[in-house]
Amino acid sequence: MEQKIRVRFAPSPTGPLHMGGVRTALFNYLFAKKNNGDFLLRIEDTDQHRYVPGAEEYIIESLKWCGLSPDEGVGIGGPYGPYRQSERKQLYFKYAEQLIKSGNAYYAFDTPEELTQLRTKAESEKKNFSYDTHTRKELKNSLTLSEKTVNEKIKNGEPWIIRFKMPENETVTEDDLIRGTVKFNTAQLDDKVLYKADGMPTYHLANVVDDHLMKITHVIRGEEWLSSMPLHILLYRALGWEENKPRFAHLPLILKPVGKGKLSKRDGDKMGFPVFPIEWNNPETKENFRGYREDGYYPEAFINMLSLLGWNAGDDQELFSLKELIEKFSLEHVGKSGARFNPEKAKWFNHQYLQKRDEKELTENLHEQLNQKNIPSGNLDRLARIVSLIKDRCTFASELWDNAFYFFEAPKEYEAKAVKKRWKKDTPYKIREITDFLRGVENWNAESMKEVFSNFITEKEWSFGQIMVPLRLSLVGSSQGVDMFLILELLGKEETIKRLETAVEKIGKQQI
RNA sequence: GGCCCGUUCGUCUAAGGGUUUAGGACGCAAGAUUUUCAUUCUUGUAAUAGGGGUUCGAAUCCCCUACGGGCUACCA
Repeated sequence: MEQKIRVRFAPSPTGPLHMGGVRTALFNYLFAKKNNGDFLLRIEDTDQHRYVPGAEEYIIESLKWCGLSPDEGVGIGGPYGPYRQSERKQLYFKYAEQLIKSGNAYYAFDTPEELTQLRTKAESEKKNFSYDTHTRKELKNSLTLSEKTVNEKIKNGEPWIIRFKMPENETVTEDDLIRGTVKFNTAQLDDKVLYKADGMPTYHLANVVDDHLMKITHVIRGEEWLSSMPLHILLYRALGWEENKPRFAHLPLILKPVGKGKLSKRDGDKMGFPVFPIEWNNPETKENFRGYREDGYYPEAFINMLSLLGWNAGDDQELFSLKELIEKFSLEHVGKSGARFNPEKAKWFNHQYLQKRDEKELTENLHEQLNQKNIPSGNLDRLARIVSLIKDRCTFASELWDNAFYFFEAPKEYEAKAVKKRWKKDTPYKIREITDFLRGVENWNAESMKEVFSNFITEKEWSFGQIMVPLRLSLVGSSQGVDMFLILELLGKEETIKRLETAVEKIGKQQI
C-alpha cells in the first residue's frame, strides 16, 4: 500500500505571516489535497527570545481566512501532537543524545562571547569563521576535551550545547522535487548547533525529529532552506531514518515589485499594497500593517493570485477556484526562479472575482455602506438594479458607493474642469428647455426616453456632445457614471428636474 | 568572500531539441462601443542575458562569463 501523503506548514510565531508564507502554506495544502493527504500545522517556537504574542493566533486566523484548513495541528489536534514544539521540548534531548552516542554529534562549551570574538577576528582579516571540521579541533568540545573533563563540566553546571559533527569530506546528493539533483560537499558545511544551552532544540533538530515522528512524507518550503537541506539529510541518516525520510521541494521566493531582493514587510507601506493576509498590529512596537482582508480583497482572489506566483497550470487558464487548484496542482509545474510580485495584477484578480460575486451580496454591501452614511437606501429592487449597473466599475466592494453615490445624493459641487470645458453661455438655456421637455415625458424609463429625447435634440438641432456632458454634470456633478438615460430613470422625474434646476442656478454662480 | 539556486516581453508565465514569424495574462498604447468616465471588445507594443560548444536542427542539452537571489546565529 502506498504511504499516505503528509505535509506540514511549519511557521515560527515571530510575527505576522507574510504572503510568501501564505503561499508556502497554500502549496503544501494543494499538494496534500491533490494527493488525498494530510495537511498539518506545526508551530516552530523553539526560539523563546523571538516569540511574539498573538502571532500564533494570527497565523491560524490567516489560514482560516484563506480557506486553508489544516487536518491536524495546533488549534485542531490530532494523533501526532502536541504540534507546538515548545510543548515537545522534553522529547528532543534523547535524539541529541543518541547522535552523540553514535558519534554524529558532540558537546561544545565555547561561550557565545568566545565565538563572537572569533568571528570578529576573522572578519577583520577578511575571512570567515565557521565552526566546522577544521576549527572544531581547536575549540572546547567533547572531541578535544577528555571524557572526564566533559563530564565534570556538565556536572558543574557549565553551559553546553550540542553540535552536529559534519563528515569531513563527503558529497551529499539529493533530488529536489522542484530543482532536480542538488549536490553539496560537507567540507563546506559547518557543525550546526542542534541543541541549545536553554534546553531547546534548534530548528534543524526539531524539524527533522518532528517530521519523522509526524510521518511527514514531503517537505515543501521556501528556497531559503535549500542550503540546510544537506544537514537535514545527514540528520535523517545519522538518526537511522534514511529509509523513510521525506522528499524535499524548495519553492522559489517572492520578490519585491521593484528593486532588488525578496519581498519584505516594509515594501507594502512604501508602495501601497498589503504584504500580509490580514491586518497586523504589533503588540510591542504598536506598528500597524495592513492586510489583504481589510483592503477589501476576497480570499479567493488573494489565493488565486498567490497560486500563480511560481506555479502555472501549463495552459492559459488564470482563474481557479480552490477546488480547481487542488485538481490541477502539481509540483512539476512549479518554477525555479523567483517571482516578482505585481500589485496591479492582484487588483485585477479581485476585479474578476467581484464580477463573479452574487449580486445579492454586493447589494447588501452597498446597503451597509449607505447605512453607515445614514443615507436612506430606498427601494431594494432599485438598489439591486444600481449594483448590477455599476459592479463592473468596481475592483473592491468598498468602491460600490464611489460609483453609486449620485443615485442617492444630489451633487454638492460641480467638477470645475468639466464645467469650464463644456458649460457654455447658452447651456443654462438649453438645460431649462430640456427640463421643460422632461416635465412632459410620461414613460419615465431609459429606453423610451432615449428615443424621445433624441428626437427632441434633433428637432432643436443641438448636438449630443454639447448636451450630454452638461446634463451629466448637472445630475452627477462630474463627467462619470453609467448611461445617461439609466441615471434619469433611476433618479425619477422629480429628482431629475430638481437637480437640473439646482445646477443651472449653482453652476452659474460657480463660474463667476 | 565561500557554498547553493536561478536567468524567456516592464511583470507573471507557456513552449518537456523540430508543431514557433516564441503563445497567453497584467501593464502600456491605439481604435471601436458607451456621444462622458469606467467596463467591455479589437489591434498593437514588447522577450529567449552574453559567449562558446553538442546536434541536420537549441529558448530547450553541456561549458564559461555576466547578472540576480538565498544561505553563511546557541533565528526560523
